[in-house]
Parts: sequence; C-alpha cells; structure tokens
Amino acid sequence: SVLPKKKKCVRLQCIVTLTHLNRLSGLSTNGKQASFENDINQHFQDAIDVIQQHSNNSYYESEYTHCETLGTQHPSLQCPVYDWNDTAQQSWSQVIPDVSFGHTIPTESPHFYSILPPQRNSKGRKKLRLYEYLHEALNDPNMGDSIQWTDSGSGTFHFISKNKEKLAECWGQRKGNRKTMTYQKMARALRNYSRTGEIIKVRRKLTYQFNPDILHRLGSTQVSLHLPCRPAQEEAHTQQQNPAEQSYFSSAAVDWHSWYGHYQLQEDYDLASSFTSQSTSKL
DNA sequence: GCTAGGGGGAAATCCC
DNA sequence: GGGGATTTCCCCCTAG
Repeated sequence: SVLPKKKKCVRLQCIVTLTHLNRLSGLSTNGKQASFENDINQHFQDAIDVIQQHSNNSYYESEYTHCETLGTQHPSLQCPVYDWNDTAQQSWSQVIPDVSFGHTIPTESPHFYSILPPQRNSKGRKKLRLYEYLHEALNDPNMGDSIQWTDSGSGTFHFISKNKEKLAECWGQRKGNRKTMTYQKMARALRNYSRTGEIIKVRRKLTYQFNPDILHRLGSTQVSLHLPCRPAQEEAHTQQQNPAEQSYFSSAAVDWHSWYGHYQLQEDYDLASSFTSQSTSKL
C-alpha cells in the first residue's frame, strides 16, 4: 500500500508472471520434465529478482491513465465476464486467478489493472467478435484450462478437449444466446473465419491460428492497454528477441501467454512453426 | 463399429 | 429492409 502506483504495476506484472510459473511448475511435476523444473526454479528466481529490483528502484515515467482503481467486491462468476461497463465494480480477484505461492507475496489487493475497452465504431458499441473473445480468453489465466496458446508468436492456439465446452458456454453466455453454445457450434463459426482468413484451421486437433494482421491488431491493442508499465523501448526490444529470449521478457511483463506458449511440447512448436511458414508462403 | 473432431450447406436470428 | 456475423441444425467424412 505504500508503493507508488508505477511500482505497483511492476509488481503486478511479476505476480502474474509468478502465477504462470507456478502453474508451469505444477505441470512439470509429472516426471517427464525433470530438467524443466530447473528452468522453472530459475524463472521463479528471476521473477523474484525483478520484484526486488523494482521495489528498490524508481521506475520510468508514464502518461498512461488507465490504471484504474477497481472498486468493491463482486460475486464470483463461473465464467470470467468482462463487462466493460462494469469494470469499476470488479475486483482484482476476478480477473487474475487465485493462486497460492510458496513465497509470501503480499496479499493486498492490487489497485491497478487495465481492462481492454470495447472497440467502438462511429455509431457506438460494437459487437464483440468471436475471435476477439478467443484472444481475450487466451490472455485470461482463468481460461487456461479451456484454451491455450500453442505458439503465441505465430498466433496458434488450441482448445483443451476436456474443457472446450466450458469455453463455448462462456461465449454463449457472453453473447446472451437463447440456447447453450457448444464447441461444435462455436467451431462452425470458426470455420466461417477461414473464408475471411481471420482465423484458419491448423491441421491438428482443436488447433487454430489467428491471421497475423488480426493478431497484430489485437496484440497491439492489448499491449498498449494492458502493459502500461512497460516502456516503449523495452517493448520494441522484446519484439526483436528470439523465442527463448522473448519468453523471458514476456514473462517479466504481462504478455504471460507468450511465455506459456513457448513451453508447450516441442512438437506443437514445430508444427506451428511449419504451418506458419506454409501459410505465409500461401499468403 | 464407435467416438471425437472436422467440414460445410442452408436457414434462422440478432444487431447495426 | 439490407447486410454482416454469427447461431442452429443437419449430414457427411476421417482418423484413431
């Protein structure tokens, strides 16, 4: 509570990073990825170092004004529903998963979290598109059990078979459909995207890929609004990193899924990469 | 043969 | 009313 706003933002990013590291460490306990645990430990240490560093040092100046104080608690929702008109009533706990740390991360509720505002056309509100929702879900740690990046760099993502219906239901609820949305119906909508090229189907089960332009647009909007605490210089630097480096820098910022995506099974990465090159040459 | 997932036609629905 | 973006239903195909 004594930290200035900017430092809080930095610490917030680190907490998010730790959240994912925590999840990854859980994934790594299946015995198949012993060496992976060493990496996890190293990343934990790195994240903690970043926290300490930013707790001690002053940070850069920023003109961002969207670090808003989020207000009173709101009954927890099964599906993370980001009603942009309601953001002032949402608490941090609803947009960031509840995680327990081995370390004693301060439990004070962070007061700064940016919500991507609805895109509006000249006539007012614009309907939420499915691909926008999916991109949003991919950035939502709460939905990590339903949809995940296969390779965030190429915009490849996949649904989790076990919980894909849950995501579809959330989408249906979000749209206020009369009937329950199913994965089958949602996939039908996704197939329509292949005609327009906004999202294409990857030749792998439950896997799709964003159009690079769409990804860039969504990503740039996301970055500009979700990463208020990352300097533009650092951002530009990050974009030039190789995947391994990028994964580290992304983990230190709020582009959490990028880090997550780069540590999927190697075959996923290979497939996504090959597909990217194929689709690029096709375009 | 069974199941899960993928593909697409076509009509309906909703909203701008 | 028109058009875009799904939504809904249905049928078929394929891989494991």
